[in-house]
Amino acid sequence: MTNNADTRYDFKAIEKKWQEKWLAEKTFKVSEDPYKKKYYLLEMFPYPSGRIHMGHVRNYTIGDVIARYKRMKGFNVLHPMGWDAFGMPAENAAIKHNTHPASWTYENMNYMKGQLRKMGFSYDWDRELATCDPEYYRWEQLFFITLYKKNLVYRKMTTVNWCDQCRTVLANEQVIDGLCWRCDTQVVPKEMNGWFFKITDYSEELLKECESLTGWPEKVLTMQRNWIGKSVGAEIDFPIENSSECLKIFTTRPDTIYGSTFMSIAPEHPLLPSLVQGTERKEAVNKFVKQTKLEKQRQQPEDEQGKKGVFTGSYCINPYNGNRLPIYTANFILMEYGTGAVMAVPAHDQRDFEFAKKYDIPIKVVIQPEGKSLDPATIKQAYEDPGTVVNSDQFDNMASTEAKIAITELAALKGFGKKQTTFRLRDWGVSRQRYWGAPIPMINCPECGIQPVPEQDLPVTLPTDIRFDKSGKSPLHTLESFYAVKCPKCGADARRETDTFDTFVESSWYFARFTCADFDKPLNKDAVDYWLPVDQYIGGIEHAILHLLYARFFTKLLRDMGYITVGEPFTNLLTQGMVIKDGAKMSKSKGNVIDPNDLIEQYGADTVRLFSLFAAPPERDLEWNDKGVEGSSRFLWRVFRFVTNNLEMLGQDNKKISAADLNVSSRLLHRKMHQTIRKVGNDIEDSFHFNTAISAVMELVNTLFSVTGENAKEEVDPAVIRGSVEAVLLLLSPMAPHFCEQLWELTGHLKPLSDAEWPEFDPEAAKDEEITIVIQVNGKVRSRLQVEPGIADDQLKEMAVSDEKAKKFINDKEIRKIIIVKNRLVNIVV
RNA sequence: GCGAGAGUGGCGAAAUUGGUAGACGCACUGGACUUAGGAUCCAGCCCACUUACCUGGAUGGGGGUUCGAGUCCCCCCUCUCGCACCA
Repeated sequence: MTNNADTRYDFKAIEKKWQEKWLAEKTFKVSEDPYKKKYYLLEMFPYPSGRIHMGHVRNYTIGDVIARYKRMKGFNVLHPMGWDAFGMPAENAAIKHNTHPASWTYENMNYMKGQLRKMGFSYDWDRELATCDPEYYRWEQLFFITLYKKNLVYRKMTTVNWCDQCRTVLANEQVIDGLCWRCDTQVVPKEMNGWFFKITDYSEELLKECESLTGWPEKVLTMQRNWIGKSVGAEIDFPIENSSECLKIFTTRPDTIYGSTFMSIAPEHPLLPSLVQGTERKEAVNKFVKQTKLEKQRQQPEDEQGKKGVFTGSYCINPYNGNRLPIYTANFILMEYGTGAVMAVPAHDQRDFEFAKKYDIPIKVVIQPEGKSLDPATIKQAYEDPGTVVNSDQFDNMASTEAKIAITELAALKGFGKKQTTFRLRDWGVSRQRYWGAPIPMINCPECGIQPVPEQDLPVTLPTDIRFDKSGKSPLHTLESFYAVKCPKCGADARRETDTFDTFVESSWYFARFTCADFDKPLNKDAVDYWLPVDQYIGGIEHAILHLLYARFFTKLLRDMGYITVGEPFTNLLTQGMVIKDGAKMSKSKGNVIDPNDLIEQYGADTVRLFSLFAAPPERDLEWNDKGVEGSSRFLWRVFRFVTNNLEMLGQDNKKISAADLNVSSRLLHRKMHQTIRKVGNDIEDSFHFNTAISAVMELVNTLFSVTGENAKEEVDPAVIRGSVEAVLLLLSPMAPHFCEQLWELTGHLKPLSDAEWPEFDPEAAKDEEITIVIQVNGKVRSRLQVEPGIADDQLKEMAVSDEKAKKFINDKEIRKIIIVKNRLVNIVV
């Protein structure tokens, strides 16, 4: 093999050349075109942490292939990129390196943008946005105020996870085994005022519309459904003995209400102090409450904790049968769910069963399973399934499913209860005591209370003249020029809200903002209606709940504020797997990190793209393999050499190919080409399985080499070779765009590949001339036949039974049956 | 514990959805060309008995349905992810 300059695949020069051309010509810039079918492709935008990692490379490569493929298929493709630019790491870096979060963030964005360009991703960079830009977050502030006026945003005091070292609230995800994820400080609960989005107003819709998200992975939908957690049941009032108060309980099992033998309430239940007031139980209960609180803080594994409780000394009355039920407070009752009070039915709830056994509380069976009779004295566990109602007055002998309804109806009729639906979903707390975020546009006036910032005063810009002290406390809290304002209503001295938004607020609507070029309004209706919803969204599974749920919620808010028309943001969702190395997720601490820069330097972006697509289907984890990359590199080199060594032939004009006039080798290659076009198209279209698409192209290349190589049987028609090379370049172009553009140009094409159409296959030309039919005897493969497709069954049967190898296995046994599967096999049953 | 997904060569993975198990690639082995090769080309490559053919055996394990099972059904094992006292 020669080593002259023509055959050298100089990926550095090639990639630079095309990237500059795409940038200069704005090749991937788009605008609304009513005459073209739109396709909005979006990958989850990155946090500008410093440099891109292999996860980004994989995510964005997958997206770019789809974007480029859809363009070739004639779609008007929107493929934007931006920066999820607010967040804590910027603040930490600023403190550590004595810089400003803004300069740290913008430097990172700038560097990472260069990296993305080096990968050759086909973004419309004119639409780039950074969420830390006031031109972005000002609209979010406007939404917030609008929603405040619509009563979808409110402020309340709650318990939050607080890290004293970092001086901030932590999200639940940032608390690992009760410790802060960054500094391992014990996280403490703290009562704080915070702002909330009323996502619970949309619980029902968010749940119901999971049904319509047929383009989402079932796994993600299941997680969202569980997170929303709808339970249908009843709310029943149990009057408290010697009191005018009632204990309100929520249950999904009203059919078991006659079986309740005690009552359990959460240690934080507001009625608890009055229940123990004046009883001798007061001290014991207080002690228990205090202890439980401590244990909860430590977030001990539950099995170590066990189910515990104490009697309060008070009783309540079951409104159905007048039974007197002792009220306990127990550590497993959650104040946040339902009403914080639970009627305990030990016979039919495992937790209540364990509790009753432990504290020697009676057990009463009210549901009998089919054909059995449970004895409360001997049962070893609660019976939680449906059955027949017993010991329940007029409801006896009802099916438990019917009794549920009947018992609830009675409560409604008598006025001590009603049907009730409960959700697990909590309202979304968005206040963060941090600096590097979008300011919450609110003012607290000592006279008038909470006042939204007037719209004409927006944006509330995050001040940049700040200094961090060692404590890590947000400088906004002490920055007088920021917080000291006049009340917009009365003009009195007032205090500006110094908390900032959770960064998930920014990422909840960026996909809508990408559709709009204007900067003077939040969203341009025409543009947004043209582009939304996102046709294909791609990102990691780790956002299955948080980001994806918030984005769905925000879409509904934007719709209800009249900015957009659609109710769901993402029609199709692809959750790509992780990139792992040596069996573990890449991480600095494990020392198994691969830097994309090194790979691009060594192999070029096209090889990196190709391998990350080839090694595994997108939804699965990808095991990074240094040797495997070389295989992908080798493949590109081989194609490059073939093309550059045969430029003369490949540069000639196409003549019309007529399959009938071709010799055997030419026909073979021609057929393989059409089969490959069909397969690659199907693999991309059906499932984004680029790994099998690439292997199909490799097969075509192998065929090309074998029919044109030194041992080739006959001359292959140059037009067929040229056609095959064109097909290889077209099919590979979404995956290895620079490489293909270069060879496309070298082979005499005047228009670039970025303007080319996806090739069509000819079904006639793709048809096999000869197929292999397997002959089985009793289901075992015994022989193979080469026949024409569509051969008659009778003829095939004849050939099969007279086949020498098959005969050996038939012997003189009786043939009982012959099964023929068209174009596939013959099975002789003897 | 509950829910979801997965288990196929030395490795990453394919398998027209019930019809030739292991495409494609990596690694490995031999050969060619070479001053050299970690470049390139050719050949081999699931396991067992084999010079070879033939023939058995193989898709986590066990059963079943079927002419035929990696694929469908039942039981069990292992791994990954998610939720974790949700009344």
